[in-house]
Amino acid sequence: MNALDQGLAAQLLAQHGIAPTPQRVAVACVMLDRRQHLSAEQVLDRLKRRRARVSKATVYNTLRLFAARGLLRELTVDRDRAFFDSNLAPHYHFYNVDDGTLTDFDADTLRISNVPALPEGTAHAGIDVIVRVCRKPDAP
Amino acid sequence: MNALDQGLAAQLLAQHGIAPTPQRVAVACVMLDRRQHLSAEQVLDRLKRRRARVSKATVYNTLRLFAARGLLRELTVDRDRAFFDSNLAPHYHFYNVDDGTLTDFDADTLRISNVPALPEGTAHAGIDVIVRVCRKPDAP
DNA sequence: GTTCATGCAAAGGATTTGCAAGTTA
DNA sequence: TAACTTGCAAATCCTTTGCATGAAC
Repeated sequence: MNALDQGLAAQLLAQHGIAPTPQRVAVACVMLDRRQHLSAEQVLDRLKRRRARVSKATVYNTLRLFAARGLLRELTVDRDRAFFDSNLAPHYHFYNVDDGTLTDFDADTLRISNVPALPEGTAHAGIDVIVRVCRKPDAP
Repeated sequence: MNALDQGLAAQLLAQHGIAPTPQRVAVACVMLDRRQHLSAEQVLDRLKRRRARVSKATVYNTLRLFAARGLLRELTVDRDRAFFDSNLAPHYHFYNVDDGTLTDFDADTLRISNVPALPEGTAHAGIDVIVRVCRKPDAP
């Protein structure tokens, strides 16, 4: 019932230079199972539901580690909490400001051209496109 | 020495349906003086420097009020703090992740096309484009 | 036996809130 | 007087940190 079993998860971590401790494998099983956007607290909840005992500090450490090693992307769409995105393909986001839902769309659906010259002395580090949406007035 | 004097600020607030209390006028003078990106704390600092006594709570209330009435835009580029942007023209941002600097570029410099269909039951509420940059490796 | 990882509780920091006092019409 | 504003301090919430225990090589 889990697309990513513990063996594969451990293998994936090892491939990215991450020692596959039980806690990290558990986080990987929850988070890298499929493309999704989860906050740290959601990850913590799901770990508890599976009876995997991982502390809050370790969840945060692990998510940051995964993001640093390119297993996850950290999203800044809402100042209330960080979201971690397991979709590694180039893509952008719809963000529903009413319910906090994130939805992906492929980078090559959108066409971006004419990005102006970067500020002096800086190098490109990525583009985020966030299309903010809200509940349609006539659709409750 | 101030592009926006108190009289004009009061007038601007009134035009937007905001009662021009002394505190709000002071925040307006700091924030709406010219196009800039300031955090709440930066606004507080500048108020103190001008000897305008406005409490932290009122600064936050006022910035949110201004944003709600369309006098400012609130930017979500960094989870550590909110930035308030007095540039009301359509534009996007460079965000220097190393030093936190925000730089505008006009919306019509960038060309965005083919925005995919919005998620079911949602209406468009705005597009944010954040081009993240970092210090150039060879330029300290 | 180092070095790395974990977990608990406490700290940290931006933002919000409760509420009493002050202002305005 | 009724409605709105302000400001202080305390509360809140997400995230990080200190540090001692435990695991791994």
